[in-house]
Amino acid sequence: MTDSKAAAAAPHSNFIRNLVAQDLADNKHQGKIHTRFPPEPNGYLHIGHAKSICLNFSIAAENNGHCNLRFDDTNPAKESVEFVESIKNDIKWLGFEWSGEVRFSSLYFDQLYNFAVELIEKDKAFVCSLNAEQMREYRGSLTEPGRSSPDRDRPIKENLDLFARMREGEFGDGELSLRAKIDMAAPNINLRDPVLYRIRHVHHHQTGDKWKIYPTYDYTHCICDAIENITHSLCTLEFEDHRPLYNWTLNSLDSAGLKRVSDLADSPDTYVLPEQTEFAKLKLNYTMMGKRNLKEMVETEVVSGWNDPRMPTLAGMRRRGFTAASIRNFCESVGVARSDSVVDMGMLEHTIREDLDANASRVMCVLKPLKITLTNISADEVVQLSMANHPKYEEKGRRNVPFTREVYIDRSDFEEVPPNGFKRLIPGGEVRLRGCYVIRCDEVIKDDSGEVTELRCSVDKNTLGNKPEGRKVKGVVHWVSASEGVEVTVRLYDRLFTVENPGSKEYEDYRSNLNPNSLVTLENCVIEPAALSSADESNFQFEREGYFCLDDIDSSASKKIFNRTITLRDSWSGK
RNA sequence: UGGGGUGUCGCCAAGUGGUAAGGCACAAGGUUUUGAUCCUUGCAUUCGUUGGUUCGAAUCCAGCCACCCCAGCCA
Repeated sequence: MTDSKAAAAAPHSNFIRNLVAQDLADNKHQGKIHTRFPPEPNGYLHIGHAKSICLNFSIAAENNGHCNLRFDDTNPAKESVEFVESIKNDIKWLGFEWSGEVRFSSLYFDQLYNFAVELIEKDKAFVCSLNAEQMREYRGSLTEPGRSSPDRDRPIKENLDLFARMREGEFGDGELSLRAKIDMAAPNINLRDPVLYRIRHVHHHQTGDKWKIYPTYDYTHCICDAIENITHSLCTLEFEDHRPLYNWTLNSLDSAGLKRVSDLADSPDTYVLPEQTEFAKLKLNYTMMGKRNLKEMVETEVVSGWNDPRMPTLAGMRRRGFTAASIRNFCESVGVARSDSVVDMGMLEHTIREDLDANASRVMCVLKPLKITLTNISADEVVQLSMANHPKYEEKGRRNVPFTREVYIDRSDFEEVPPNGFKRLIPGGEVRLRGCYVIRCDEVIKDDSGEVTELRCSVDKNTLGNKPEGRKVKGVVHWVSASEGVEVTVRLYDRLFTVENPGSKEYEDYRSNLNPNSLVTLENCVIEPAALSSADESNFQFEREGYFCLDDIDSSASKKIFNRTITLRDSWSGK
């Protein structure tokens, strides 16, 4: 899929893989496996969707099957082409290719309508005049059975007539609905004569103004699955209670009729109905994943947009520097099961570090510059030092790093009064400039307020590529030439929330859990010139700091902006 | 208190009657011109709980407990 050096996570055993293997062994679908990813285009895709995408596409790919992309667009009021486009883009970016053309539930509105007529003719559906509030009353409660609609016994002929007129737009929104005739006393509330069609005089992003009535999810999804010959309809746990309705709908229809409008229309194969299987959706701590939450954060400008690098959206994560491979690996490593679980953010962080450690070129960038003057280097000297782009992979090549009399190191790499175990520069002490010489700090220069403004150091000229004689220098520090380095802006991103479950009802407002330091912008960072010339690379490791990527949305020709994807693991600062 | 689910290490998760995989996290060592990477080692006599069946149970049975989902003309 990519030439990523990080090994792709090996497929793990899970109950869906087992189920599919069993179905294959039983020859249930003549050896065919066909899945689908069915997003509603009412928001951007997030890491939770990625789990479902990876599952559906992988299951298909592993079994020489197919996976469709089908937009479940039955509620036009909430949907838009912007979302359709972003979703297609994100799936492609993740590295998956859907089977054939993009599908839409709305593509099948005519068939869906005809099947509804069939249900009416079979006395399995009726037109109901109860309004929303009345319907709620009639539905009963969790512990009490519901009551039948007064219209439940409306003659078939009249239902047919009314339904046709609903389609023509004769009635206003909510005036009438088409309902399945199942069982108002069913303990499963989804079976208490659920609504199949509602009247909505709204413009649809795919069908325009053709329809005044729109089918509901439960009625639509199963039939679309059947039409597309989906064998395994995978969805999340909350749809478990809907499975009986899924099956009721398909079993209520004439299967020959279903086959006639399906992709198997001309095939002699036995027609097999799709089956729904549920799995637990992905939850991640320190984040909020609900579409409503994400939308609200965008609208109230808690973040800069759907693609804010702190968002768990694929667009946000991509901008943050996450690679598609790392997200795929993450989804594989969290597994697929039926128990509600919350995955630790640390796992996600591990998978991106794993990928970037193997694949990102190393570069030096000083975040908080402290000037060093190397007193025994002449002022006009510029030495190009050749440094490996990766400590382990020679094939990643080398680059030139200019070395001059004045360089910057990070302020945190010098301490006048070092804590125990400090391995960096101290007055009179030595440290190795990474890929360069060992230097000694001879003099500390401060301003009037006592702040250190410059260090005057001397280099040991025998230490370029050599260990110093007669002593050990433990510390290695990154640096950038003051005259050759380029000023850039660096955005330090951190978790958006400070608590594991920011959306928990134990907090009255999730905003109180926002991490005030989730974005820290550093304006005067200095990066080595080579980092800006490798145009084809977007992910870097800034040595000793972390992984960063160029923000190509906000960067300008004169000022480049880098986003921190994730820090390096740090076993020192915690001590 | 109706219906549907789930409970295996701090977090994911395999396991489907033969005596507890793996990953993350954590801890301790080693290597290292990134306090990174890498390597080594450690980390559940026990599978929500109580009983039962069995030569043998995380796996089968029964009860109990905890948690999640469902009363949109959302998906």
